[in-house]
Amino acid sequence: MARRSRSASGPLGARAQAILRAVIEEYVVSATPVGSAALVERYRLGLSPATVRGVLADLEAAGLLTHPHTSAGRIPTDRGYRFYVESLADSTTLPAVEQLMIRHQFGQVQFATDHWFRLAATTLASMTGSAGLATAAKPAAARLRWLDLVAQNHLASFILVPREGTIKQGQLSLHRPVGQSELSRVANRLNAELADLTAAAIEARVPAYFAESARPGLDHDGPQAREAALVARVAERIARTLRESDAASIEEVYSDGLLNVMEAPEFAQSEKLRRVFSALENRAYLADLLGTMSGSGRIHVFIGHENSPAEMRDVSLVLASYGRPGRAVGVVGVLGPTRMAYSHAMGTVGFVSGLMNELVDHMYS
Amino acid sequence: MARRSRSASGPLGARAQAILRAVIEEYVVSATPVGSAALVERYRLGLSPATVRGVLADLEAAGLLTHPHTSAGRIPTDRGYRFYVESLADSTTLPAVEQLMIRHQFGQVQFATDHWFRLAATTLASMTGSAGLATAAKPAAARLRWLDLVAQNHLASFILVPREGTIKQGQLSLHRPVGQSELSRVANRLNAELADLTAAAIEARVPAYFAESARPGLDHDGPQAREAALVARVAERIARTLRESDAASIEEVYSDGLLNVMEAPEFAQSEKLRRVFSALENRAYLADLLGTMSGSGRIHVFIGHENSPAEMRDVSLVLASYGRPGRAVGVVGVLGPTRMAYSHAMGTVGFVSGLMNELVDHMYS
DNA sequence: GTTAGCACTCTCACCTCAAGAGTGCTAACA
DNA sequence: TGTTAGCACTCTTGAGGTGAGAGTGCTAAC
Repeated sequence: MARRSRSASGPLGARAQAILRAVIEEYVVSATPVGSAALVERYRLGLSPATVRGVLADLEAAGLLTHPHTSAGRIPTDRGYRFYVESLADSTTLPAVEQLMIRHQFGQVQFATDHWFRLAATTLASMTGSAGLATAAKPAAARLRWLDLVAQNHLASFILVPREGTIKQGQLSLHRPVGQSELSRVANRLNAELADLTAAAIEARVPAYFAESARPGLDHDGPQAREAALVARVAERIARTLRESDAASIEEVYSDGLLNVMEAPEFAQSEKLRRVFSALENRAYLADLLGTMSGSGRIHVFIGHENSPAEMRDVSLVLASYGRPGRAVGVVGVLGPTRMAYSHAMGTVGFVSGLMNELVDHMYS
Repeated sequence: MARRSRSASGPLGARAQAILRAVIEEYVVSATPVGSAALVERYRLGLSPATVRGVLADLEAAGLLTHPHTSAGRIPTDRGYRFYVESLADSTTLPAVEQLMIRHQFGQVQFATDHWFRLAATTLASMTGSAGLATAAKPAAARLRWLDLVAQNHLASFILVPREGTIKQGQLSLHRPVGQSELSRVANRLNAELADLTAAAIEARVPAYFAESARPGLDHDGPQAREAALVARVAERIARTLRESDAASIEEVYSDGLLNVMEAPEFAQSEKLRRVFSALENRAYLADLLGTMSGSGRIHVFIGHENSPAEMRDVSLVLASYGRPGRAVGVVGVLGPTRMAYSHAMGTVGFVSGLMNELVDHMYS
């Protein structure tokens, strides 16, 4: 038989909420189970330890707290944290001082766009003391901006600059030695004809290119036909590369401060963390999460067992997407033990995702 | 009084060397101090434990082995490992099977050059069970290949593709709104005039550009002068960006498998490793090492205390530089506990650095 | 020069035990 | 009726003690 709540007002009385909050905030800093005496001593509750004990028992019955063993204090459950995040956490706007600190850090690398993602991870890590995560903004459908081909005997190396997303560099094996002048002609032609086209649009044209190289009346071994065949092959490769970059759910996960999490007492020497790290390297997971996350701005918190992969059951994620849906989107966030300063983490993540929004606006304006 | 060596032949007899080798190879796999009995049992030495004990005592007197405590077996000292690496390690060419495995892994991403560095780190990690390290090839003096400018109201974003090294992306704040057509004119002109020039050569031309925008007889607020000023500013920025990329000692350190090292019993839950990791993030260290390392091909081994930074005294590095001196060079290697399978690590590092050489040859051919 | 034998040393795992922390319950109190 | 003091109880934690085991160094015999 569950003990009746001592509170008369609703499912969780104000006093119980205050005590839950005190337990969580105390546990977040102390990392040790918190007992009734410590609570009374440190948080002016105006109650005796015995009374607090009663409330703690209620909160435990409600599934918000738990007990490592009989004679230990209480620690929050994942549900307890969830309640805290939903109802008790302080305003999640970051204090102005910290906003300034972050803006300052970003100011240091003001114009080096390719470092922003890394910096986002680093900043989140240093501000929250947990691990910081960031993905580069993933474009919805990249369009070709510019193509460069460089001859290397039987190889051509290409650089493909899309209008959105990250630059691709690669090599193409040729069936015959090709000189730079021919390659430059090919690149010029394709730049002129394919500029601003998406992978799909380029794919649609590839058959025409192949047809050109095989059209009747052309000497199939002659220079014209061979160059036309080259054009077709390069176009095909561009399309494929763009397509891959569209498909690649997330190009890369930048992370920093994993060591911060390693140091948390709950993970000391445990190998739980190993699994977390390897799960993280699987970018598909973050990509999935990104898919489930609603429009940019909103902050999503995944606490402990709320994460579907078993490896992630011991950590919490505070994530926000950024970018423009339909153009390019990415994720920034924080990974830490479930014993996390959620309020501060949410504030920081929210602020950094705002900064990343500004960046994306600039990049794809 | 040091005990006289039992061997008559030279400073370290053949038998002592064989036993040292057995101790090291046993310790590398067992990670526990190895005693005389285990040695006799597992390595057909044709000697009794008592005799082996005598030799072990000699080796300890010579500073090649040590004793955690009286009743424990022997473990190699850093000097012991050094001797092993210099004199006892097997041929460092990698077995054909493993060569094939690595080639296969690289084949999977055959043409995505920007992934090679990461892949090198990953491969080294998985093949050696230690942490894999790789730096991108650092160009000696990058030359401009291509510049792209895109208008964004008061900002221009630029993409700078050097003939060597990595692509740079950034932004330039303008003093007035500039349209895309003007920016394209500027980019075309600079592409024509500055192609294949190094930072130094471009810097030399910048004053001329500025002079042009301020030349007498030109309306200083007119469109011509303003465009000339823009050309000058962009040229200056290109020079600076190229210069920075030349100066940046190492663009980035790719690493993988740090968790492998974390798992090594000698680092279980210790915070030594934390310091190692943070030292690694400081790219200057690897850059310094790169400076001290002789031409590509040769494999350099830094064992324990041979590393100058105190944090690195508990780990060993097996490194090789790759690339073409004067063109572009980088480092690949392995980091692990001093208790490392040096022979195998050296073989793997040597082979991977060879692969990276091939890559650089292709990229900068 | 090599080996068997043996005393010796040190670690490690295990046990016990007392101290301490914190609980839940009950009875008294406002 | 809610709050509090008191108290017995439980469980962890660290200190101290102990015996088994591993491995050495020495010595005397081969």
